[in-house]
Amino acid sequence: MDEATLERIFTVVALVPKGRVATYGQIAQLAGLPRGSRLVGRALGHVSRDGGVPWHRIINAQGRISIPASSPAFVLQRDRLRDEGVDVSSDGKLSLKRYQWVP
DNA sequence: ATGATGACGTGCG
DNA sequence: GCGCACGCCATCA
Repeated sequence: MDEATLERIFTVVALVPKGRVATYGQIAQLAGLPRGSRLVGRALGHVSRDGGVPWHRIINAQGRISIPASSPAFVLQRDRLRDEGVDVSSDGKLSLKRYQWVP
């Protein structure tokens, strides 16, 4: 995994506006990685600590938080989204229909 | 080198 | 809407 790729990923993630969300596949695509949805997840997970990157706005294509609900990171992401006005169910599900970012 | 694994996606039943 | 099987791609044991 080269730096340039990670760089593009974070750059795209940073473009997602507050109160909106984007899917891993969406980020991958905008970053020029057609089938790199997993890479995006990996990139975010590896960095996890904030570098000013709003990783909490990234969810899977099922409109669901992709972190096991048992994880503390899950709660963090859910709460942060709620703070931005996104209605997230306790199990981490939300309406892409209403919140997905449209470039 | 090989098979298992995971912050994913799509198609089907 | 849910669970499952498969396809994808980089790591890791």
